[in-house]
Amino acid sequence: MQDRILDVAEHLVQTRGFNGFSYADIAASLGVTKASLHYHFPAKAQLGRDLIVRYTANFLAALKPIDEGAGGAPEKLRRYAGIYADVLSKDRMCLCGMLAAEYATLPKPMQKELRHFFDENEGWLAGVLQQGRRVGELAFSGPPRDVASLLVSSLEGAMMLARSHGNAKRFRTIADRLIADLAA
Amino acid sequence: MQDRILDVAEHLVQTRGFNGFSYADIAASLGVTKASLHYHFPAKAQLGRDLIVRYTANFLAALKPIDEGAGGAPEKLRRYAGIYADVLSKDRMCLCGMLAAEYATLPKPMQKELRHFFDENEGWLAGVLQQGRRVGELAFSGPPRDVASLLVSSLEGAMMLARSHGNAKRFRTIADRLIADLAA
DNA sequence: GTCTATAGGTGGATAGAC
DNA sequence: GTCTATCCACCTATAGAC
Repeated sequence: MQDRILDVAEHLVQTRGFNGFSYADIAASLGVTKASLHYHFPAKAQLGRDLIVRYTANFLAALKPIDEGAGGAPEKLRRYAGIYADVLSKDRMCLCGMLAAEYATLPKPMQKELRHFFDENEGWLAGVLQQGRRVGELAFSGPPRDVASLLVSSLEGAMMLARSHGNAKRFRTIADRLIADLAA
Repeated sequence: MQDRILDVAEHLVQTRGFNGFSYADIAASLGVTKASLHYHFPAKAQLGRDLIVRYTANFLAALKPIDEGAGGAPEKLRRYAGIYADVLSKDRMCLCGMLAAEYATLPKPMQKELRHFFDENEGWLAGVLQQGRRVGELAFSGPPRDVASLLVSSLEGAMMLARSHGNAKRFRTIADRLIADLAA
C-alpha cells in the first residue's frame, strides 16, 4: 500500500506541485479514506521526504545501465536526457525540478534531500564529462562540474517550459542542441 | 493601494509560488484586513493575472534600453541575463518561471498571459540572435528561435536551482557559459 | 489496516456598518 | 476604502471502533 500511495502522490507532485495537492486527492484516487493514508504517512512532510528518497534511488538506478553500456560520453549524455524526455512524455515534470520551485515553502528534511538529488546528478554528469573530454569525445572549457550544473539546470528549465507550452518536441530540440554543443 | 498590493503579492509569488501564499499574508504585510484586499482584487485569479500583466510590461520595458544601447549582440545578451541576475540577487525567482512550475493548477487567464510572457521573451531574443549572426558577432546553427527558447529555458532553470542551492554565483557561471558558447 | 467522526486551523470570498 | 463579522469549503491530523 505504501508504494501505491507514493505512486499517486508522485504523480500529483509532478503535475501540480507539493502545495497543489492534498491527502483527499490521493484518497480519492485510491478509493480509500484520508485517515487510512495517515496510518502509512502520519505527516505530509514525511510523505514528501520519502517521495524524494524513492525518486532519487530510482533515478540513480536508471543511470546504472548507462554506465555499463557500450556507448561513449555523447551517447551517455543522450541517454541521460532521454530519462527526462520519458518523464515529460507522460506529461509530468521532474519531481525534483517541481519541488525546487517550491523550495522556500518545503520542510527542512525535504530541502536537504532535494539538494542531494541535484548533487548526485551533477556528480554523475561531471564524471561522464571529464572522461569524455579526456578521451577526446567531448570538448569544453573549465571545470566539468560547471558544465554539469548547466546541463541539469537547462534540462529542468526546458522541461518546465515545454510543459507550459504543451509540446514535448520543444524539449527534444533544446536537449539535442545542448549535447551537440559539447561534441568534440 | 493597488500597486502596493501587487508589490507584496509579486514578492510572495516569486519566493513561495502562487499556491504558497494567501490574502492573509498580503494583509499582514500591509497592515490591513483581508476584506480590504478583496475590494481591490475580488478574486485571487484576477490578482494573479494582473500580476503577470504588470510583470511582463515591466520586463519588456527593461529591454528597451538594451535595444537602444550601443552594444552589439553579445553585450545585449549579457544585459538580458543581467535582468535575471538582478532578480536573483534579491533572493527572488522570476515571477513567470515560478508560475510555469505551477502551470497545471493556474486559472486559464493566467496560463494565457504566462505563455505570452515567454513568447515575447523568445521573440526579442530571436531578433537579437538573428541580427548578431548576420553581422558575424554570433555563431550558431539552426533557427534563432530554437536558440532563443534554449536561452529562456536555461536561464529560468538556472535561477531555480541556484535558489535552492543558495548561491547566486552558480547562476552567473551558467549564464556566462551560455552566452560564451554563442560567440563567433 | 481501514473505517467514521471530528477537531482545530486556514483558504477564498461576501455582507453590511462606518 | 477599510473595517468587523461571518460563511463555507477545505486542509492536516487524531481518536477510537471494527
